[in-house]
Amino acid sequence: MTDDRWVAPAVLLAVDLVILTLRRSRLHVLLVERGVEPYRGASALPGGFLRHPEEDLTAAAHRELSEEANLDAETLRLEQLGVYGEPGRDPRGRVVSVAYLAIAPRLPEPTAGTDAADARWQPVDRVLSGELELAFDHRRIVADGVERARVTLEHSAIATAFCGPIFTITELQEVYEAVWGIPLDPRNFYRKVQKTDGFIVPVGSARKAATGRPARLFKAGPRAVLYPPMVRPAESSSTEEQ
Amino acid sequence: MTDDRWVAPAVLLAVDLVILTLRRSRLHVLLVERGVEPYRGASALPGGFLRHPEEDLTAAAHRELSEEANLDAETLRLEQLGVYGEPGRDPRGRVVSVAYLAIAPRLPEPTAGTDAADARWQPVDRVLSGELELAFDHRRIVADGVERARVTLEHSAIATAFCGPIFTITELQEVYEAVWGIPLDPRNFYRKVQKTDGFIVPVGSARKAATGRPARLFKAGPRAVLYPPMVRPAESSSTEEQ
DNA sequence: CTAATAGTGTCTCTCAGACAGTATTCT
DNA sequence: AGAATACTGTCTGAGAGACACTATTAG
Repeated sequence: MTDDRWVAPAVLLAVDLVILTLRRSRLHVLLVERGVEPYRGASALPGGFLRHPEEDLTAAAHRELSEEANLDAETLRLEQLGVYGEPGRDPRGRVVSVAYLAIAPRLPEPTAGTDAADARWQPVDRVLSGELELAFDHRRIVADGVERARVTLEHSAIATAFCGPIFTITELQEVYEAVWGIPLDPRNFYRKVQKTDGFIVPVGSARKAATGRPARLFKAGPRAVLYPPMVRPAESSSTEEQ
Repeated sequence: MTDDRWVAPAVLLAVDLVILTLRRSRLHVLLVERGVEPYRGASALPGGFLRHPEEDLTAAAHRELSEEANLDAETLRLEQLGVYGEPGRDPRGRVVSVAYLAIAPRLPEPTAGTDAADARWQPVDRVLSGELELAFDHRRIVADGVERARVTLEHSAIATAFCGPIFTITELQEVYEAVWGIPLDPRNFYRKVQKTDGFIVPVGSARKAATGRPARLFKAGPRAVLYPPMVRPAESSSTEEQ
């Protein structure tokens, strides 16, 4: 930035949150029902305007998280997803929104917070397919968030954040299958995860299902970045043009 | 976003550009000398405030590109890098800046544009090492831009954008070496690039250096996303904690 | 026993990395 | 010829994917 000879126009700044979790082996996103115009009654991502002129963006994201979804903001790591600032995306005027992505362990049904009329988990499929319509350009933001989560799963140990503090390898596999949307071979997954240094560490053992051999339990290991990465199988993509 | 019961504070929105190119086999970033306070006389990324309240962010980025650096904005693909919005990053008040990344072919020395007192290419090493100090938090933005470029080089055919419209495989290799900051084996690089489907396509032949066998010439292929990706060799990383 | 899930061993194919060797130009 | 750069062939080791096989539980 170099120059402010002239009066620069001010804009309204908002934060939006894409909070993903796993429920019944399907990827879900947290949505609220808008209590005010515009799009009153429609589903939307939790979020809102900056409260004070000096509020930090990340702080605002955490604040909205606890206000709108009653989720313990401290335990969730928020990652900046992008800026959505097209003129006309908000009928109230020029609103530029910074989107954040969070990946959450299995959480209880959120009780509606102070701000939102309602907050609940919805399967991302329903949103991406357009079956469930969202306010503003929030469907696009969800799509970007899911794609980001897919890539992040490859290179970071964030998948363990989808599980509880203790989990089986099969549960971890279900995370990858749900987010990537493809089935994986349990045997190869088992080997791969085990030999990825620092990804998971064993703790004890428990019997799970009514049948079958009990699975060993693990917790997240010390490594945040995975090397080698978990590789997502090639998409059956036709030639992509640039 | 859900609620605007109260007056939301407005902020000033700026765009900053990280424009990378290759000169003499080294990665360079375009910097301008600030003509106004604050940080008058210091080096900074090209960029500036939104001009009208309804200006699109990408449009503003393109505008600044041509105004401040006299670069043909249309030919450069801009990629959103992130938002930098810490309170206090700009002494004039609350300024939130959206950073864009562009990767440019070898370009002529830019003539100073209308806005900037001066614009010139500087090696990124000098910036990242701190030898050359930048205004605001621009050093951080450059660092993020370089890291993004490194990752992007792995998965996309953007490396060809560093070269001219026609190039040799050795020239392409120099791009990877400069951006990644490591040497690569020419023989293996040759094979790898050749068999990555749709990455580059041959055209003719030319003699280059004063000595040696002439190199075949290529142009960018139809593929924008590379599969399999070009893999960057493992860093000699110690254990990273989360 | 069977059914069901957890976990192991092993084969094959591909690919990255190392590097010897060949091709084509210059002086 | 010799030097320099472009390009090819081949070996090796690591890892992904496929899948037969063993282990441990419930009923």
